[in-house]
Amino acid sequence: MTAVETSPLIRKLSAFATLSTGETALMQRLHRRRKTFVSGRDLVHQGQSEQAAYILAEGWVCSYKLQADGSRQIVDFQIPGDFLGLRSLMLRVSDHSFEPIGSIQASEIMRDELLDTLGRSPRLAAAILWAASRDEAMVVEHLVSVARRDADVRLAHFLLELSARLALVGIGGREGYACPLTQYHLADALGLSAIHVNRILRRLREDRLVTFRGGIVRFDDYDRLLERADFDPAYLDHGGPVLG
Amino acid sequence: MTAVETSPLIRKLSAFATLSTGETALMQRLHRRRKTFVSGRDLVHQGQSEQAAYILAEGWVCSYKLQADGSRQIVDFQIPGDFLGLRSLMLRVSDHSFEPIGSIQASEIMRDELLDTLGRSPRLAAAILWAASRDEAMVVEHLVSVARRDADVRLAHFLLELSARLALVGIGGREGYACPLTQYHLADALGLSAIHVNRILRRLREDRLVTFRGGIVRFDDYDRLLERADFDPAYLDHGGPVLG
DNA sequence: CGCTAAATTGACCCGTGTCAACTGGCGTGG
DNA sequence: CCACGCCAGTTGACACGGGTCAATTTAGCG
Repeated sequence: MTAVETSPLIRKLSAFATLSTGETALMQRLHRRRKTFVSGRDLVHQGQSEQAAYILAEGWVCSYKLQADGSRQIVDFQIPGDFLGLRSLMLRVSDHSFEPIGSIQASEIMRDELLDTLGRSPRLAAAILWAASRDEAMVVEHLVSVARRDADVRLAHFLLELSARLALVGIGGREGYACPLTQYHLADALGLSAIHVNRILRRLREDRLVTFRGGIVRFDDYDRLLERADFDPAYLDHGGPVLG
Repeated sequence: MTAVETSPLIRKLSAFATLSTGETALMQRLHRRRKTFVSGRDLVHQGQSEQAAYILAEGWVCSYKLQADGSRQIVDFQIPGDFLGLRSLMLRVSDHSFEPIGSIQASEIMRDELLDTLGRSPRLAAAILWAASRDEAMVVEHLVSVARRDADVRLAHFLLELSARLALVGIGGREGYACPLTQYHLADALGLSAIHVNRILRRLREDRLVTFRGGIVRFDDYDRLLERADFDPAYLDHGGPVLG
């Protein structure tokens, strides 16, 4: 097994299409220019006009939008294998910001490199667009959560979604996973106050469903949590390769 | 001016890139297979595995997700020139449904046609991906609205966003526009109850900001509404052609 | 060992949901 | 041509989920 085959992105795309050596090589070209970033300094900030995106290789990132009143809405978290800023690549200005959570590593991609890659292999294009579509489906699901689900369901749903995403790139499973997020992160992502997140985490813990403490999410009763969470993973489209 | 040049989609894409005759011809090929649909019967329903998307030529559509408890969340409305189901094209199953509002006309596109078109012209690929990115940016903005904005700001923002989108394809302007939506549509889109939508519409009307009645949105004081709405249209990226 | 950020807890308040009732317009069938 | 029904819209009374403020504890770390 080569280093490329174990890259989280390749691993993720394999859930959609089995890639040929030529296609993996094309993907590998996108992994040049790997850089390190640390928390506190955004990779891209809202309003910036830049034509670069990133592939996250290691660590977690959050993408967020700042409001005029100073509050922020976290749109999604990115984990290894995820694209950062793929969407803004086509827009004149980035409509949101990216902040590393801890220290991370990511490879820069320019707009023309991406368009070039899409043109060279329809299968690879399909795989990359699949990943982008899945990301959008997650944003839609977050919209549903924030608009229609109570805080406890919302939080449970969120923890399960992360679990499924992490499992796809080989991190964590049904027991739980390491999670570097603070309760403030959860609050900003779920449209709640940090105080309420705390209350709800306590309730879920007391109900013996999940325990999130000290950077570890531990599932106390996965099946009952699934029920509580109104979690149907269909939107994540983790069905195994469609394109052979 | 040919019929193709006046198609809403071409008109919209022109806000991003000036298209050559060859490129307009490629776009035109996507407009074959025009069909008519009527309200009450979904174009695509959640869970359906199908590999078709549509370009909306006439009328309005809403895309929504149904919950287990029967409530629905409207993710966005589509107006002439918009794609329907571009995202689900790459996923195994559609993660949401499309319902015509009144009678509409739309052209069907298959997955391979789209990938083929993307491969033939990088500029056209860029333009189509731009449109898809803008759609996603709108979903993100809806997320922000639902999570962080009070009902009145949210509603005002929504009406202004629609106004900007309609103006781009030549429908309506700063005075107002024809809008076929019911208060139930607004409620399902904004994460509010229909009753509260009614209350807020009244307030906005009494404050002489907007009047929405009898299928007409009329801006009573556009500038003051902008202020109230926390509306920064940057995310819509309507800046005029980038690619000359 | 103090310093600081994160986590916790309690008291109170407000925006929005829910329930219930009423109005008005419009199409259909007797 | 009127009566009926239906659906969108409208309004008021009341309940409750979650926000806010304030205070305290815990945990990491130089």
